Amino acid sequence: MSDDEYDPHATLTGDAVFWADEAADAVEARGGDDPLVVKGGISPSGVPHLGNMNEIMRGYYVAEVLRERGHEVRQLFTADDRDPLRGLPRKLADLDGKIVDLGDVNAGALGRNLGHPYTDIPDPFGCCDSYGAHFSNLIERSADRLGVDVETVSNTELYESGEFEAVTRDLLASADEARDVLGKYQDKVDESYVPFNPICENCGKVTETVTAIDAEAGTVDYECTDMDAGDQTIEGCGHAGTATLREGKLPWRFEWPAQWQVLGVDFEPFGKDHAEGSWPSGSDIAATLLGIEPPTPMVYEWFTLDGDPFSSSAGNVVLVSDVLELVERDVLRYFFTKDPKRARDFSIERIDLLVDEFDRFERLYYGDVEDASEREIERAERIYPFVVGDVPDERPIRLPYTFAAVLGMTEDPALREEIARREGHIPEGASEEAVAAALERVERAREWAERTDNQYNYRIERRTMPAVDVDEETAAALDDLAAFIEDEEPDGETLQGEVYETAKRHDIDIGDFFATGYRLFFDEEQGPKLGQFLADLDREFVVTRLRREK
RNA sequence: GGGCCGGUAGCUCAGUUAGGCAGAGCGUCUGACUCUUAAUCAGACGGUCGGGGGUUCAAUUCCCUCCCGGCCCGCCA
Repeated sequence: MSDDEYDPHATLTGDAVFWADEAADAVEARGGDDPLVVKGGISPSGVPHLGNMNEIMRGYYVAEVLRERGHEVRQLFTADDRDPLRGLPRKLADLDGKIVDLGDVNAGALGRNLGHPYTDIPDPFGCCDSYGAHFSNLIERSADRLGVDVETVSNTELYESGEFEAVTRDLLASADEARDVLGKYQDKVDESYVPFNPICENCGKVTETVTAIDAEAGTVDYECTDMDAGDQTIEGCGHAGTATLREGKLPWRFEWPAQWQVLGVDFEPFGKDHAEGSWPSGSDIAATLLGIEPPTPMVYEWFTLDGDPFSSSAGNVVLVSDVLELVERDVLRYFFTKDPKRARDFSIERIDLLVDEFDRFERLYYGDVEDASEREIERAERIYPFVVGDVPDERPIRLPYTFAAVLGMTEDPALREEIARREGHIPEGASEEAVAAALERVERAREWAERTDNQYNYRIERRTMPAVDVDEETAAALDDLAAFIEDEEPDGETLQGEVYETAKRHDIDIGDFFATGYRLFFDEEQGPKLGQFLADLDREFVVTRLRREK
């Protein structure tokens, strides 16, 4: 069922070059008071992957546009940390973002905590107050690394501090009405449905069976029964008890609108999974039951990771911290400025394409792209300042990403810089800081080459000579080449030519000769343009290696 | 089964608001650079804009219909 009044797809109209402008228009049209509240929410159930960051980044750009328009804006992020652990994730991550297998932590301890709120489960890494706190912490760190300042709100704290108490009491007092409203969206809601899940005082699990409500006293009676969790059942302990409204949680469909009310939310982006389920019921509950205007909604499509769905539980994840080892922060921020309505693949394998796209986007902003269309210039001029925050007066030096990967084949920083300069990627008058900043990309591209083990993953074999079989003629050719280098001290171009000449002179197949060269220096069949590269290395090493001495 | 969103070049994506010659980058191919070897430069190839129908002088764009993919219509977020 779709409610036209609150159609979450209608926020983005496609009129503007930047979708965040359209979302901001809708927020202003809704007419909330400053400070405007922009919210997202993530369950700290496990590794916070890049897709989860939509909850923060989509809201961030809208918040920034609203700030640009003179509004005071708070950006919140609710850690839905009173939710019960429903299954064991296959992968976890420590606070530095290092992924570990479930087996590397105390899996048994976790298993015994199925059904318990995240904030009641001990941190398997022992570094935070709870499982929930651990992963909330990781989410905050991810936001921080992206340069986004968000206030974290813990759901558990909202319950324990009593901030949720009034709305919970209201909902329980009008439980019949609540049932009716939700029943319009969920067939399974029957007469026994109660919009509150107490935590069992005996076993600590979130339970579903409420036997009596005393709204005035602010208590419910419950029985700890079994709970379905996907394909498995979490067993209840059978305990019958009484809980206060601070000792439990609202079901998600009510909890979400309750957050809007308690926190005064004006804008909230959410994944497409919510668009047809939680949102219609939530906006109805907010308007009908709570008597509040729901926030301006915005639906975003999901990302995939190298073609497959992100999955915390299955371990198909990449964290912000991982990505930032491969690309600059602003490249990743750029990724989140793309149209939320379109599903996107985030490809680690081809992250060079994203970087190229960003570099071009940046050049467009600085007016350095010939034959650019007006549309793309307009987009870059509008969006680029939001991506980088503070726009530098001069365009940063960017080494083409794959070129940076080639530079990563040598570890010598001076040599990297020299090659980059010779190839014209570093302008004459560039400051030392600007050059150093540009060369940082080499480390990232190197990391990419190694991680994906792609065509740039070559490294000069300096220490030990790779085993190479050379026939007599090839040996003579290599010796000639060594002598040529010793005598002539050629530049790269000359040396490249001489490689060809030498091969011809000795009647060796040129392809084979190059392959021998790559084998000697890289222990690979292929590599970068050999002459250029060897000319840049220290001569003594090259000559010695060509003579197969070590 | 019903609903929502999406489908544009091999890949990643602009463009559709308001109908007016189908776009970029990357890849591929060819060529240049004394040189078949991944960094540079030039050029080319590349499309039924998911299919079909309709409206129109004109449709990727508007309408209808069908196909494909994801999601929702249980729980949970």
